[in-house]
Amino acid sequence: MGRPPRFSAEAILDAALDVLPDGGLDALTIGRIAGRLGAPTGSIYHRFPSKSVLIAHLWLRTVLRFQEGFLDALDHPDVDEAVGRVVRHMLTWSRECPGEGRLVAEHWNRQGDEDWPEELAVRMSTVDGRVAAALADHCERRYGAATPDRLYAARFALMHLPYAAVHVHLLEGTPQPPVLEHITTEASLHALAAAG
Amino acid sequence: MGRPPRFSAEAILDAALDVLPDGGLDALTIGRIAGRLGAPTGSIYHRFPSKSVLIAHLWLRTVLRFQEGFLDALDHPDVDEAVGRVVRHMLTWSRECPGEGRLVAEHWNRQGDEDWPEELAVRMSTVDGRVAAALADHCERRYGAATPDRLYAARFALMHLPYAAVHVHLLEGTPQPPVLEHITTEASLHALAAAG
DNA sequence: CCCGTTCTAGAATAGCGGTTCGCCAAGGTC
DNA sequence: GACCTTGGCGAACCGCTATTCTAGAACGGG
Repeated sequence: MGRPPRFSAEAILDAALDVLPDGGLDALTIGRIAGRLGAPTGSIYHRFPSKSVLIAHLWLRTVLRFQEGFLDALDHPDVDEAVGRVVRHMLTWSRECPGEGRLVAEHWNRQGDEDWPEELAVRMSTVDGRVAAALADHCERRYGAATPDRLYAARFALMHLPYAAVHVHLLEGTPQPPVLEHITTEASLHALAAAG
Repeated sequence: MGRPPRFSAEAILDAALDVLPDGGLDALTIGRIAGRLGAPTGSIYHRFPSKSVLIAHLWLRTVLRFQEGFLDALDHPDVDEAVGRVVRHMLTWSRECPGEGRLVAEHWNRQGDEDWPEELAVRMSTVDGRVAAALADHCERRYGAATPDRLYAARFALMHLPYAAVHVHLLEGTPQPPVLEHITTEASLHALAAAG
């Protein structure tokens, strides 16, 4: 019942992603999102109560999608091979999803800056759970047991470090050189070794 | 001749740095800078023609200051020891200068986004020169000769990677754990080794 | 075919923040 | 002391963008 929607929430998020690569978060305005979609600004507010909630949803969707491939890569039985796969996933992801990459680069994770509707807040607070579990599991398999230092090293080696490898290319729009994968993998492996 | 200034350019930049840690670049407004200084907004414009030029100056000062310690650390005769020192410099710098760190984290390097007054544009375009030379020199000493891949690796291992180590702490305001230095140093060393 | 509901549509509103302007103050010089 | 120069001061201006509001359109059900 009711008039059929012309602009779904997903379509709006997609339009936001399209806008993101040129100009970044500063240039991401409701007007531009609507423009990209051929919609009036008012329609955006039928789906999202505010811009910050819109961005939060976009961030959530982005992170969850990224985590699919990440968790999959990390799941490989050989722990060292898993590292290589995680690195490769990060590199290809940032190549194929510049909009998402740009979002993560600039927005990072601003949980708690605002007060979101209940449902969103819950999803936000649970988003890191799967990854934390996977990292703990990786520590178990690699070291035999997880300690705070090892967990920290795992997070650094498997997330922050590979992310650093693509960060500059995301922000500057330059292509990744072929060596990048090898350099990054080696660095990550030895970051993990350093916490042994 | 003329009325003596109450607010020097340096003082304005310092005030901007004070504002930066809480709220980041989005919260860095002319009004807030002036407020922190106890000055009216108009006075800011006696020193800087626009906000973007102000930020450019602040960025420039920040980078040049950082480079002092960086170049000094990199200058050590033992190439591996130099890496350790570079990493340590990055870690202590970000601990002691959260405002500067936050600026770099959020502003990165947006050269070319705007058109600056001649003098600023020149300084901007030459800022990377010393570092590029130092990295090339490091490659010479480490590998015997510099190649594009090795230069890329050096920049990654000595700048992007150590920066990644502090990035999350800068944005989230969390303290660096003691392991961080060791992990980062090992990762950097092996990133360099991977380009051998 | 009337009604409630879900949406589109886009003009109007509100407020923030950069920038400008006019005026006055405080030194120096003649 | 008149005057020139450099600055402080803060109100006013202006554009931009999030957000709201009012009207009306498209659909399903009774």
